[in-house]
Amino acid sequence: MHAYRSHTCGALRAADIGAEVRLSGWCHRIRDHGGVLFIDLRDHYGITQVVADPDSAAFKTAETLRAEWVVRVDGKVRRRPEGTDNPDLPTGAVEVYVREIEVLGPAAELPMPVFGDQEYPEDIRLKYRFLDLRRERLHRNIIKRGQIIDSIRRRMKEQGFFEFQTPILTASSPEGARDYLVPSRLHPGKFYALPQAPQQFKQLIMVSGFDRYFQIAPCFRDEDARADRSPGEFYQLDLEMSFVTQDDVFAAVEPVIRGVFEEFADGRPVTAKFPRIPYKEAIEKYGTDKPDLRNPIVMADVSEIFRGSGFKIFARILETSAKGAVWAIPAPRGGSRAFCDRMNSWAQGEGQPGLGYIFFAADSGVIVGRGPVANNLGAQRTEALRAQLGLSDGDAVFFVAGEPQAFFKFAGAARAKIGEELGLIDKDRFEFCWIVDFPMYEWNEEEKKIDFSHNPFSMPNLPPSEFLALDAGDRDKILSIRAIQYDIVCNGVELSSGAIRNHRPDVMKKAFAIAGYDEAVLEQKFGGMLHALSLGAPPHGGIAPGIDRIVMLLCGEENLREVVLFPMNQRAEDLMMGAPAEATAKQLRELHIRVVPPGPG
RNA sequence: GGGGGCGUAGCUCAGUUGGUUAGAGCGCUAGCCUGUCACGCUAGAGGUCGCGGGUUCGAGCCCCGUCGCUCCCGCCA
Repeated sequence: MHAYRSHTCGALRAADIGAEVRLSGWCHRIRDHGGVLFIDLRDHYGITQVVADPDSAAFKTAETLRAEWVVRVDGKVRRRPEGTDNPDLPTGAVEVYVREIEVLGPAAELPMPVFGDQEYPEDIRLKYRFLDLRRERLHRNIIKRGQIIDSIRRRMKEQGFFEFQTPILTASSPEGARDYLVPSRLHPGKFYALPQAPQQFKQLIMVSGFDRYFQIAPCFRDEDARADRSPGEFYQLDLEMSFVTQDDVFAAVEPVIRGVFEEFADGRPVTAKFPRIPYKEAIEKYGTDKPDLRNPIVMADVSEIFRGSGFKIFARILETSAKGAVWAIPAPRGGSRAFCDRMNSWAQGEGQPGLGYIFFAADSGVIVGRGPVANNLGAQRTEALRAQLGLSDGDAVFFVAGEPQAFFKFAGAARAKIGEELGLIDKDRFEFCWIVDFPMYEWNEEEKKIDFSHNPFSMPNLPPSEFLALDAGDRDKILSIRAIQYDIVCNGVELSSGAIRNHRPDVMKKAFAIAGYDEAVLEQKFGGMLHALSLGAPPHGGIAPGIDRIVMLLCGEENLREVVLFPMNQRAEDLMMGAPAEATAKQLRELHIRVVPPGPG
């Protein structure tokens, strides 16, 4: 017989009754009835009930066992007595009557119980991650993560993608996030950087003629964490394709993402065909470029109803500001003064002056608007508003006014809050969309100049000849240029962003010139890339969905830590391994590094 | 860098208006219990109320500072 086990703790069934077996695992739960003693023995595969009584040679040992001790037990499989089956366990028809117990790994008193689903503080969970990972929820999440990654790999390969490994020790890239630096021993004063993403490598792979690249790629960014943004490191499904348009990328990626979600959604519906929403439309309808489409609320511009109206606050905004607008946020079934006032208080808590509203109620068969806004607006305009928004008895509508540039974020937050409060969001579905047509540039009011809006290396959506002919004075035209850039958004979570890359050095130089970058600067910062593009670069593009976020959504988790095996805390510390840690004097000498601690103040 | 929340037993939490010796559940220790599966029952151990200072006759509670954790903003092409 094997030294540790003949079966796993999830294996035994009625068919095994009578067999002599050997199991190893953790003492999940022990119930000592004096004369009879039960041990729920747990391993990766499941739980099996082990029984001892005073007739058993192992009884004395069994009485000394404690929670989470690792033991080997030998015994005989037998049917549980009539009426004591446990239908909640796959092994619940049988139990192992123990003959011998060997303690393989005793456990001291636990800082955090494994049994049950009690919540525990993050620092304790992280310091004792190996205990937390024994618990069902995390254990299941981590397994699911692996299965999801397997599925992604298989689907990518089926589409003709090939997996590459790109360097981890590489050069710092001046764009984007803060880099993690690694000092060089051989080159005093010089540093490697960990890649923020394999962006340049994957483009070079296309220039190298490989056509379809993918990688489950580690990415490193020294930026502050969020619940949906791991500190330090995370994984992307990084992919790139040659000779493609935006449609080709969508056609390649969408089935992979949809397929993976359908496979792991446990029956929850997944968007059949991802709608494409232009950036501008997303801002206007949802107040964000990562809309949660499970929320049915669609905002609308109702400026014309308020222009010149008796509701002076809004009328004045429209009068004095050319860009001024009033947006409406419909709130189906939100038509009570209590709810509207609550939202108004919430808005004030968010630092807003308030959240104007009208709520509609039936009065002798006629639906009328109520509240201060309605009173000042007048019955006719209120009715026009109600008709435009399709609202009815028991509904409400909220308003934000000013310059959209300034208020759209708050409007989006209000839309989300209202949807949440009114229970309009069906949590048990996955609503996807593509966000497309991102603006290439934006106006920097503070510095009075044109800036890149998102990714400077995306291809502008303009024929090259037309783009190259642009004059710096064509400000309005320049600001209207859209980049061939796109995001996948699911349930309000930005899953990935990608682009058709700018593969033409002349167009890239022009693009940077428009944003005020001297060609020498471009040469200095991105000379290598520019050079490669000048020696025969195919048109190419790609995208990089975040693996951790995909897993988080599919596991129904709100925090990435719940789907990462050994995560760091918010301050980018690994409490279990004790990272980051000071280096020894010898290490620092070899690296030509002297530590200068931050001074007081 | 900024803002909010939290910090009481190993863990989860309660703790009234500032008032006697700071409580409960889980866990731990000991005892009882032959069919439980969150087993049950009895007893016990376990506390610098994050830390420092202040107000007060008296502080877990009020005030100031500080530290830790967390969520958010900045940041993240």
